[in-house]
Amino acid sequence: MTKLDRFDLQDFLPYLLNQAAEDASAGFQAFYKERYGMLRTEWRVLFHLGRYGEMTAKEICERARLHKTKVSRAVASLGKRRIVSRRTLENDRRQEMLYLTKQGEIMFKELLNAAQRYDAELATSFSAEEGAVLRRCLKRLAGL
Amino acid sequence: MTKLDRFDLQDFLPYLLNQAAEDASAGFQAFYKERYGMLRTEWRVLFHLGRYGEMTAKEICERARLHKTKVSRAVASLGKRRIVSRRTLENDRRQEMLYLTKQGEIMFKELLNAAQRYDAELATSFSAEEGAVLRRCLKRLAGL
DNA sequence: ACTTGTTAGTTACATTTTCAACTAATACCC
DNA sequence: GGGTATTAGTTGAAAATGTAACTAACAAGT
Repeated sequence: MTKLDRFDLQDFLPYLLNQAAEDASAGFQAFYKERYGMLRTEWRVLFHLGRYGEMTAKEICERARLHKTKVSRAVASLGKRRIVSRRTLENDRRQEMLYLTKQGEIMFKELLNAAQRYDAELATSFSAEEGAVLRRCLKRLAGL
Repeated sequence: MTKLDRFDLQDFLPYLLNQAAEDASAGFQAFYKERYGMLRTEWRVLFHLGRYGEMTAKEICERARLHKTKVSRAVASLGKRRIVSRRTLENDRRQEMLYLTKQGEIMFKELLNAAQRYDAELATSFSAEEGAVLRRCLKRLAGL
């Protein structure tokens, strides 16, 4: 069975992608976890509100491709810590507009800077052309 | 703050990698989950034993970069289902050599074929050159 | 107005993951 | 040989995730 010889686990794209994602995320994840006691979903919610402005939980779900229960719990946790606030929409009282508090804004800016530094550091692993191809392929795979 | 405008979440490599990894894994994951009731760690253990031959849990941990508790539980589950068997080493009775049963071999071969087909399908998303760059970059990021 | 259906978001429960403590076997070293 | 430290692997409790059922508000058709 010659096929078998050719197929290494490191050539299997899902595996390779997961390993790379884990490795690439690990450093930054450790940073916001130990420094801000923040979870990954929480960081994503924070980033969305900080970067794109106030929006509802539903919008975050769609943009970040997160399940609504994950977002719900992240928002609850961020709310408890006064990082995120909410206000019920008057025209549709099912929806709540979410936004960052002052404290949330500060935290966001710090984390944004850290993220940019981290990303720049990662980018040193490959040339500009490689980086461009990489991002292009990843976006295609992620359906972005 | 012009920096802020430049930094989109989809340009943040850890985020992009995670999205791509999730998307790329989803289809295959669904397959082995619903068809074989298999978890991701279990599939990895199965693959390692099937592709690289018998080895100890420790070796699987190192090669697959999995925590020992995850491997321990995956092996326990695969053992219960007679997919994996084990034999204590005589020269060091702490270690156990793990290997696939007949049934495990069959399952591995089926899954291997499915994985190869799946990988080939994913590869149609980009050109040969792109694919080569992608894999090269991912390996570097994953420290492989 | 009233039934039926849909949507935003929460909650409860089962599964999975993580972390720390544990057991059993070996190694080191005096 | 006997104490201490490591190592392979397991187990238990806590945290996180996934899934499904739920509540509350709105929409649409009659």
